[in-house]
Amino acid sequence: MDSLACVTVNMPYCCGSEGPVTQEPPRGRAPSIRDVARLAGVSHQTVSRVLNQHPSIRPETKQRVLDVMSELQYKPNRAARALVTSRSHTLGILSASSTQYGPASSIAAIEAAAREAGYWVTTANIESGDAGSIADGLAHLAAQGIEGLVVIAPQVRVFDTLAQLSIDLPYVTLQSTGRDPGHALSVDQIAGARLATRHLIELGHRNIYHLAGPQDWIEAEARMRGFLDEMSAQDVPTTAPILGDWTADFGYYAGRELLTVRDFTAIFASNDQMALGLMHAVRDAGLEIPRDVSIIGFDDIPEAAHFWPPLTTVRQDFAELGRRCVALLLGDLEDDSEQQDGTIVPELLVRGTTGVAAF
Amino acid sequence: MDSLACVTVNMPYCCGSEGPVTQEPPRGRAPSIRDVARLAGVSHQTVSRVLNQHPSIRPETKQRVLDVMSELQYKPNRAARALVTSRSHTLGILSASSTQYGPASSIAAIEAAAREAGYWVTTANIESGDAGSIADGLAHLAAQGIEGLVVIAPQVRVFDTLAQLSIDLPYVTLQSTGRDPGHALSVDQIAGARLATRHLIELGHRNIYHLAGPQDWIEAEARMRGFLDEMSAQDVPTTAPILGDWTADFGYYAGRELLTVRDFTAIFASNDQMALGLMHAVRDAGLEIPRDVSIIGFDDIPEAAHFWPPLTTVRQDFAELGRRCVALLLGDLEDDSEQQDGTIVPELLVRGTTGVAAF
DNA sequence: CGGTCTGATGTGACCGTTCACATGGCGACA
DNA sequence: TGTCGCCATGTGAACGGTCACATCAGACCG
Repeated sequence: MDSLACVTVNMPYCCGSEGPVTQEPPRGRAPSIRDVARLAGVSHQTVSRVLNQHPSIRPETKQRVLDVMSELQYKPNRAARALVTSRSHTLGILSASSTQYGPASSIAAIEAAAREAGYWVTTANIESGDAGSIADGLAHLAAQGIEGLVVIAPQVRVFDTLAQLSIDLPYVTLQSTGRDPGHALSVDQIAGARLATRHLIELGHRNIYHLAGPQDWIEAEARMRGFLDEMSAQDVPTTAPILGDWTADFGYYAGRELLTVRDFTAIFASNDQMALGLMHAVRDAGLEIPRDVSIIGFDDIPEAAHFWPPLTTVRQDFAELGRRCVALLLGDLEDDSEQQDGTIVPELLVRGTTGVAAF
Repeated sequence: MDSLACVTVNMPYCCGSEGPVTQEPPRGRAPSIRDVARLAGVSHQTVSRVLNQHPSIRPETKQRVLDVMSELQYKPNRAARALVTSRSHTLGILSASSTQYGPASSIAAIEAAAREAGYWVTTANIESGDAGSIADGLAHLAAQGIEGLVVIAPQVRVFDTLAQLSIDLPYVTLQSTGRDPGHALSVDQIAGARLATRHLIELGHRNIYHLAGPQDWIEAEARMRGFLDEMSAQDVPTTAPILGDWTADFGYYAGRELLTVRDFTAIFASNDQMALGLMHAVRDAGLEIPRDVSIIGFDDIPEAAHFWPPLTTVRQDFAELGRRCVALLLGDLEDDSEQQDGTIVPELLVRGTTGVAAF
């Protein structure tokens, strides 16, 4: 197991005819459907039929073909198939913040679901949400010939850019706002946010801030709406949410800012990272969590349970989300069936960062 | 900006000829090189030459072709090109733990670098490191026709599986052990681990544990080696490292286990997540960090600075790593130039979890 | 027992590129 | 002034699949 850091055992071009090789395999290229056909004594079309599980093939013929295939290590050529069918069987993901737990989990789940369904996935990560880099990413994906697009990014802008580039694509986002009932998939972000907010209110908090995500992310907007809805449903006066950028760093600086006034007893952060930053700021100010300030996050990243104190948060099932997302897209693409919908219900996890209001 | 959760503005097949459309665009399919050629009054081959920046084309001809292209919104068909050149311009990433910060960052960086170079990237995420799922992922990537493979996973097993499936591919891993000087790219993981270890020793610690990663990950092995090297270089007696799985949960349980005996004053964890779990366990035991126990991590995930106390760790530049990785692979693929090598030096970040040995 | 249907297979074209080679024009050089 | 070579361009054949259609047995039916 030494030094296998870079192995480069190239195959094509080289080859050469050494040893008592039978003449069958053509020189440089991989075996094709016709090579298989020749060896199996059938026509190339019959081989194709085997490949596509055509019903009318005699079992023995089929077997013979299959045997030759495995003997030759035949692998169908994706490009050739894509060329004639004009289907790439590839989905694209446009993702921002893909290093964060949420997006990363979704990507993994999407990839898994797509693979299951026989699709490939290519990603384009954009660092900033600016129009230029969105356009770049989108153009890259479009050039690849994707059949559908999943967006994990500031969706409003992506949508605009899509239109601007006049790219027409089946398009799905991970989140919905809850409207658009027929079509949209939904972790009910709003419900999750209401859960979090209600929890704080039930603990007696009245002065609650919301540290939101960037507003062109649909989930950020939905969580904010959930917060506002619950606050007004419970007749608690609200202050304007603070718009963050999902990072712990931002949470930290926002927290410092907020603490100069300290007119609150609880904060609901729109994701766990920002919550962590807030916790840091609170401690820096010499305050104790949850005695002086309660904090609640959103997502339940795997680290959240190990924060100090362990973070109260709302669990979201990213994996399920990714799966449904692909199902939706594929249902659209192949329209073989109605996708069952139904909402993924997020779950409140009460841990150590929320407590009864100081007063 | 309502309900854009799922927009499905399909294009092909439909079309239809309404309005005063000129007859040029063929019905269902996208414009091809020949459509462009016809409109520009040249042969298809000339269009192809424009596409491939062939030198011998009269500027005016070229311009004419380009004009027609943009007028028709011509996009080259990747499948057709791939078919004839037998180059997919696609790289594959086989990744485990892709929801964690390190792998996720590397993937993003690889994608960016590949895109820069005109390559696409497809990923296959494996959940468990078992042979079956590795084989699945690999087969999937192979069927896609990737030209090169990047592995962010238990590399030993991947390598075996690769051989077993008799897949021959240019192959690069993110880490090297430092041997194999000509070819390998290296964050010097060993140096980083030595840095961390030395830091603890200099603080007076003598009883130091190492919580390592899974040993079939090269980086885990390298960090462990660095730890052992430094310990023996400084004549500090060592205990056998504990083999973990990269997760905070594991760190927590390992910590609890360790603390039943408590024959140490410091722990070097092979990544930040495990360090976080350890911190949790230490606090659970009623001990204080760093007064009673010093902890150091590895990676510098963005949250590390906001842990309590902020985590001392070793920063690793995943992005640079990803870039170099692609450069290496592409250098191999296109062999246009010698890649400059040189080592990425990791950096020690002393924050709040390490202190002078209790004694 | 002829006709029709269906099952199993073959034939040839076609998808949109690039490649190898051919062609014609024009300047340079002997 | 013939010819050599290069430049700009064109022609036709791949590439490896799938699709539409043709073919040829038998089975079934009246």
